Amino acid sequence: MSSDSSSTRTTRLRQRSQDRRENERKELHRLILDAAAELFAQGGYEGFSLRRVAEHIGYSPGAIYRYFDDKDDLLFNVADEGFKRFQSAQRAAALSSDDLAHSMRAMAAAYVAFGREYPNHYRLMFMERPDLLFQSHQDQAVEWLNALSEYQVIFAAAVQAGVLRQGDSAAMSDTWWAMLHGIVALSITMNFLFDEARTEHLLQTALEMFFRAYGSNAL
Amino acid sequence: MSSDSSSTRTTRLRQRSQDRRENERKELHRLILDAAAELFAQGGYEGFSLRRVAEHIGYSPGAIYRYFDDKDDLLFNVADEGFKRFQSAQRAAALSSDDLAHSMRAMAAAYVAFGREYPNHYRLMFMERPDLLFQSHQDQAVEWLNALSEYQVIFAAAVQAGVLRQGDSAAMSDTWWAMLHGIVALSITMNFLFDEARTEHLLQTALEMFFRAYGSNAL
Amino acid sequence: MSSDSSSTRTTRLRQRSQDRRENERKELHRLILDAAAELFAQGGYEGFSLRRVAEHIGYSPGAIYRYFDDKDDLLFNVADEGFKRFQSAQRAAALSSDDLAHSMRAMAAAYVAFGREYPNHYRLMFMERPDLLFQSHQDQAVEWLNALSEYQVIFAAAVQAGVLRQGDSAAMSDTWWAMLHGIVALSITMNFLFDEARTEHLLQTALEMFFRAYGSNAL
Amino acid sequence: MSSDSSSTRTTRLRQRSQDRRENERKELHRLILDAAAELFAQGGYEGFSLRRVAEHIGYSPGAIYRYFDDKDDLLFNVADEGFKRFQSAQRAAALSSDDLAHSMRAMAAAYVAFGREYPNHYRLMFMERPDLLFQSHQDQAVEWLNALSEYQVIFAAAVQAGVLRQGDSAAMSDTWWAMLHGIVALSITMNFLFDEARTEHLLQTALEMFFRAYGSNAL
DNA sequence: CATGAATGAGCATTCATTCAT
DNA sequence: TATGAATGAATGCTCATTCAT
Repeated sequence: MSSDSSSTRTTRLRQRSQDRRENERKELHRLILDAAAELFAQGGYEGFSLRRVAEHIGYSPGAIYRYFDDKDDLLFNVADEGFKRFQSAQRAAALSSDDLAHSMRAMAAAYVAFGREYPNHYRLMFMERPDLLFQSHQDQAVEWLNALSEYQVIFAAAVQAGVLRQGDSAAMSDTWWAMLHGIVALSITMNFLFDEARTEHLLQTALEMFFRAYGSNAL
Repeated sequence: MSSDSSSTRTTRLRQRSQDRRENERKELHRLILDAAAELFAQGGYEGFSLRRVAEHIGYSPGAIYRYFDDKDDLLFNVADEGFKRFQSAQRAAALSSDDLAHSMRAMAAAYVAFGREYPNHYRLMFMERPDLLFQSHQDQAVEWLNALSEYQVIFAAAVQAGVLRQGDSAAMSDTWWAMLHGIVALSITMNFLFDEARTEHLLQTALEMFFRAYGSNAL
Repeated sequence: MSSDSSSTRTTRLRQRSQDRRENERKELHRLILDAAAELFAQGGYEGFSLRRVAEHIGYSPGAIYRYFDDKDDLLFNVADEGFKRFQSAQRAAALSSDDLAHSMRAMAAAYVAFGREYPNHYRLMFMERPDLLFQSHQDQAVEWLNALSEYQVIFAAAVQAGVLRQGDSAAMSDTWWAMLHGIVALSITMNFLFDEARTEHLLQTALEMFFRAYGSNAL
Repeated sequence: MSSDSSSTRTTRLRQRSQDRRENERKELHRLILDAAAELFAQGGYEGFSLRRVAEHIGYSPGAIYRYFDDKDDLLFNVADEGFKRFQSAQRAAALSSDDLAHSMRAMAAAYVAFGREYPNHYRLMFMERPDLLFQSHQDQAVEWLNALSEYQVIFAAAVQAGVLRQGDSAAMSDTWWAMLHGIVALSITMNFLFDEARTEHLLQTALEMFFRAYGSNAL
């Protein structure tokens, strides 16, 4: 019994120790990822360096290599994380209402909100050279494309459901994306012009334009 | 007379020499600017270096410093030149017709055409960190802003002229810009998705949307 | 008795555990040594790193330090093992015949064969910086020298036995070594010139030269 | 006249200035080359680094790149310089006498002398990985091979001239090289065994062996 | 006994910039 | 005016080594 309990104690200890390590590991992973995103946001592609990331979190440059293969891998993971958050926010918005028109407005709002909340991720995902990231992680990057093509499904459904007018739903989808991307991109790079209010107003105007032109009740 | 003529001769010589120098000066200035633009176009922010520019035109790196303060100054001038071309193209399009509706379509076409023709200038001007450029050349940069605000004048005129519906012309102007910027930006960074045809189709759809929603004949 | 048997049991257990450990210890020692030799063989001095050795055998880099002091120690042991194989091959050849002339030819063949079969061991032992290895392991290295001096014994014996002409047997021994070393060294570093056939032909010619000059039946 | 003389003075000054620069340039070139050879001699392939070379001559690492493309280029040039000296020494020895037998002995002496005088160059040329150097400068390296094949011509001539016995002159040439290379290589890497006297004695013995076996007056 | 984490030094290379000439 | 030389800092990356666990 005593040996059993002792063994249990040891086991527990080991378990806890392992847990702590695991936590530490995750924490550093997070730390790096966050620092990378922040640094990228501040300095763009240029001005982003592993050494700066390391310095920022108080570790040696080499430490990063325990968590990421190389510079590209780190950047891809920042982008990928952004993409996952983005996608989940879009999905949530899509499911937020039974009324497709409402859902679409929610998706637009979520799109812009994401861009404003995670400008660095957004920049990396959609504004800097996504092709570079694609090259280093083609397989995972294909998932992005698949996710993006979901839009077209939604638009086709919206047409079918009579929420949008008959027409080239693929083109509508592209327009929708271009419009939202334009809003977010301007609000990020021209933030000295587009503060939150102006951005919000712009979004509303754009949505109004879209539905006025393509809504089913458009004459 | 002889002294006069002699002095004249000397003066002429001096003048000519000065002229030649001035020409050479302008020529090298141009040479550098062109080489810089080309190099930036080829390699983007990365891959752009003063040394490469110098090597490209067959001068020593130091020579560049006779004409530009530093790397940022050179880049700003590249962007600035891009901006001037952009502006002049927009003006030409604006004046291309008496019919304001036609003019606006021409401006949209010119906007996208510029973006596709000079993607790296466009990137430098509107997508990379324009704030950085602004910081180093605030005065000149303000001109850009003034130029951009011309849009609002045009939109106000279009409303006045009955080409566009009554409404918030400033918001329309923003929407217009966001729409066009979105199209160009996607076509640049997502060029593996948006080839020329898809971009063109997107532009037409977007214009159709805009005028359907805001055109004066919209119901 | 019971206590005795119990103690015996414990002792046995302890012994077995120790044995197992000892075995494992030896196994890992072997594993490391083999991996190191292989890695060195593949990549030479460059491309050899403890990390790679560790990775190759599925252990952590730190584990190597249980068995070897440091990188140099490991390399010395690789070389040392090579030397032992080399020496044993030479001995076997020396004893392969009662006829000393035959034995000497067998030794030469074995010498070259070793060099061609383990070029990187040979390189480490005789071509790279043996002085460095000597410095770190002087005592063991002295054994090498002793082993090498056996040659002189053999040559003295050969002279005595009338297989070689009277003369400076020490110099003959040096010449013999230089000749063989030259053949192996060229065949290793100039392998693009000396393929197996050319090397073999070279060896035969060299032996012919040696025995023609120094064989007892030489006139 | 005064202007003429002045212009001359200026010209002279410029010329001298240019000369000085040219000299400085050459001097640094030399400095780097020498330091590289020395460093390579001390530390072998491993332990050779541009930074160490730079530090050794009191310049910044980058300075080297003004004179050599990269690390490989520098090493190749060290080897190439060695090769040229080697070749010229061999040629001089070859032409040192009308008696081919004398010439050959002179060549052997020059071979060993070169190896002992420039052990670092010799090591780089013939003992380290010449294949690596070949890869980076194939064209120039082919010259080496051509030069080396001159040996076979000489041996054929020696047979023809009756200095060497009839026989496989190509094999004799290989043997000759292997013998000399063995002597030099041992004397370099085993210098704690082969001091100058022993090396010299070895050379004489080896030559005696060679000519006893292959000399035309051999019975 | 072996691991995993981390360090600190080192490397080749590139670059913006300065400066004497 | 433009060059050529040189610097010093930076970058991505690899490695031998240490050490708590």
